[in-house]
Amino acid sequence: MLKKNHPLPMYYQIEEFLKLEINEGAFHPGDMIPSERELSERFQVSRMTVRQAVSNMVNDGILYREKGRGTFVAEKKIEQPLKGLTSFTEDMKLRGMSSSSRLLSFDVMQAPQDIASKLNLEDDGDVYAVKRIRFAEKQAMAVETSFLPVSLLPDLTEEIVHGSMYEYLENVLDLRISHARQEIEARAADEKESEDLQIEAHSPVLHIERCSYLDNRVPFEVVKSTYRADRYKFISDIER
Amino acid sequence: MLKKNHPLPMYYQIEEFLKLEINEGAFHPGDMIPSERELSERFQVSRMTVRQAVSNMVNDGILYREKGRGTFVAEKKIEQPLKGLTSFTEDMKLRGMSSSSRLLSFDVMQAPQDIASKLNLEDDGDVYAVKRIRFAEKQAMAVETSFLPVSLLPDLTEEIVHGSMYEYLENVLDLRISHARQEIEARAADEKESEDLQIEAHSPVLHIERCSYLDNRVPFEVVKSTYRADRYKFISDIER
DNA sequence: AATTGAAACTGGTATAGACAACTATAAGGG
DNA sequence: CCCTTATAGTTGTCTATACCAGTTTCAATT
Repeated sequence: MLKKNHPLPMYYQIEEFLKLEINEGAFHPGDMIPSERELSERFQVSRMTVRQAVSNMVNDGILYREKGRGTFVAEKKIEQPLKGLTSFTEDMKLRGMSSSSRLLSFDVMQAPQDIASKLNLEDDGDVYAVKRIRFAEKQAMAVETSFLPVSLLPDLTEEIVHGSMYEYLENVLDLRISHARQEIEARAADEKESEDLQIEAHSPVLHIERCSYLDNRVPFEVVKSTYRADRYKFISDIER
Repeated sequence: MLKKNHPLPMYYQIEEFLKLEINEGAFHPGDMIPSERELSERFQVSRMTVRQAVSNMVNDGILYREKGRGTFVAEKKIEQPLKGLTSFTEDMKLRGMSSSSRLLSFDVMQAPQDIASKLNLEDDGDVYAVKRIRFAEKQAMAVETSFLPVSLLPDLTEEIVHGSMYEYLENVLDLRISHARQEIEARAADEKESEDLQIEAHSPVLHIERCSYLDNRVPFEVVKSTYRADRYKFISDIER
């Protein structure tokens, strides 16, 4: 069953074996799995090795331990709608709405102070500034401006921006977004926003500023979005 | 320095020692910390014990290992305000602000329709309704109403609510919150809210509704909060 | 001067055992 | 019947050691 010596670490094989058993329904959430001593005997490995396998699974949230009682299968994790959320398009898709957008402007400019500091740019750092209106079910939902450093994306074009920029990022440039930070606040719409969104002046709007980072922690994009408060609700799931 | 025998586990003391050194600037992000063998000699513990300490810190994202090279201090994590965020008090603490609150009302009532459905209550389900004004740096920041099912907390009192309810939950009732969902929207303040928060009528406010769940997926609490938009910004970190 | 190669490091995996702390259960005593 | 007490089972902590698999360094060789 489990192979000693070379191929993969024993603790890894034990992990895979246990995951398989759980997925096959041998254990249900809340069930106790065999004790560490029992497993170590069954697999003919030392208890510390079993512990390494179990510890990894505990860290992954698959199992949990209770001192003196045993080790148990955790409840299935709920999916996080936010996970991987990067674009308006994906957001609307998750909500079951059609989406489209209209490009208002596409410029290269010297980065404004706040943007430059968030993107870790020097004074001479140029950025693309892409301004769009976002529609959901053909109704204006948000107005959004993205700032991207020219140094990271020397060949960005309007066409790429109009298509799926994140696919371009991943597949062509092999860049991956690892995390992001969002700041969300309520505001009264200014004149420009109320015009773009066709809402009354000074209506409340939801303003979201997101800064996305690549795997190597390099900041990659700052997006400032303003959503109609009457049509949009931000949803966030928290684990733990 | 480190105490053998009883008090706290050795690996825990080693963790604390290393964290302290990092915070004191003995190591900067990217620096290599002493090798496991060196640490085990310095602390007079076995290498496996050092490994447990280091592994925990790696799992926490404080350190990272490179086989054959060493163990290094990770870039400062952007703190995740959301992780484990359950209460206004914790939120303000993370922001470095003092917080206090004034209890406006503490009632037991039949759950309103929307609350009952979110808490999975039958028609006859009673809930506590706890209404508070939340202050940060002595200034009104938010008005907040919590709804908790009486069935889960038969002995809730004003005192408990005024103290740390989450400690009571964890330590006395042994209940733990595993996840929550928040819905965030912008609104214009209604009269009651603008009075409580001492802001102009119809000023924009950030409205947050959070539903928290226990480990066993039982919904435990619905909180409706209204924050002053001029003082409060919601911050959210996304992984992956 | 450039290349090779051995040695001395690093973390990664694994063993076989020991005792502590905690929990559940069953046996015995009031 | 309830309460205490032993006992066996669990995870938690820790030791001392061994070998494997990468990386770096530096001296010897070419």
